Amino acid sequence: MSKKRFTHDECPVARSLDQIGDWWTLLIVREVLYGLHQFNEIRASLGISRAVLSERLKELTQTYILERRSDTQDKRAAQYHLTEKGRDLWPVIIAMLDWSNKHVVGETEDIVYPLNPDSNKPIAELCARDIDGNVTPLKKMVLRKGKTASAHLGARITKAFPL
Amino acid sequence: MSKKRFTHDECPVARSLDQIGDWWTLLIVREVLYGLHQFNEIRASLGISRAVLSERLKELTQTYILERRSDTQDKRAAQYHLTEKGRDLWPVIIAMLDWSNKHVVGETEDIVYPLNPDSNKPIAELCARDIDGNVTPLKKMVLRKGKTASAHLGARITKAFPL
DNA sequence: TATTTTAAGTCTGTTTACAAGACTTATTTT
DNA sequence: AAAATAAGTCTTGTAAACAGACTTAAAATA
Repeated sequence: MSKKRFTHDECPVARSLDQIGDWWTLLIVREVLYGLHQFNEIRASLGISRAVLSERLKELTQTYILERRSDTQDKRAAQYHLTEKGRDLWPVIIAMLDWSNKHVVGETEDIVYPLNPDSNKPIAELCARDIDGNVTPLKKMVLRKGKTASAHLGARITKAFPL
Repeated sequence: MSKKRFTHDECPVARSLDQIGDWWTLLIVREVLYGLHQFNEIRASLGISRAVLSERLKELTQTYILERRSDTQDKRAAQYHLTEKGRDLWPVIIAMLDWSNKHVVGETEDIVYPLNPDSNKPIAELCARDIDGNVTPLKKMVLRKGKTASAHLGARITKAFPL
């Protein structure tokens, strides 16, 4: 039996794990976000095996998170770049980083943390701006069920989650 | 060779993947967040194998994301509950959900989406409130290196990331 | 020009992880 | 007393991950 996949699951979290939930996948995206674009750069930075990196890059390309461009100067080389979908993973990475700094990384360690570039201040709390401009902590968000297209218009709400 | 782990990696994203990056792990946390607390409930809901669920629950308990309580009524049963660390994964799940609804789930599908419970409006954009109260989109956040403890005080900034 | 080096993979053999289902033990229900 | 149930463990087959050798085309070097 093969590994279970969630491609057709109703839950969007499961669906996203289907595309970014594999071991190494999100770290590869992070490396590209950090500015590494070549196979061997990413490989050396992560210490991942060639076969697995090759496979993950294929998957990430197929799901339109990365884009493979042949280098125009060096015809051997390839350049992996993020699509808009890939760049939109930045908030996910920031959310994980924030959680990690609060609960995983030790208090006295030297680490990496997100910073508001305008104010030069670190994050106090993750939140969401709703379509009316109200800002609410992410921790308070609840889930609803409805049509995607109309979700962003606030219509067709049918059922509340978790309760 | 065994699977590579990132327990002592410098990067907090890698460190968090070490605790929540395994296949099934985040979905188990989601199920508990949704209100399922018993082994067989979670198992039936996810369709995960007994052996893997058992192992994941052990790991999640060891990393203090879940807490295992023996049921006081039924002595056979166990109750898995989230710790504060576990509940703090809610923003991570919301961030993935938001990305998934924008880029993975089809436009006309019936899906689950986050809602501001006060205004009853869906999310327009994920952002962060910094320690001075400024609100900035997560997409604009940059990374810095420094001591964790002082990170939240905005001190000891040593190096910028990605550039 | 001939040789070596490099980029980006593929291939191979071994170890580990996952899936399905049988089996176990203690407790609860019938 | 017997059957069912909760929460696992154990077993077996398949799929995936690992390190490292090998491949191919292009680039750099002698």
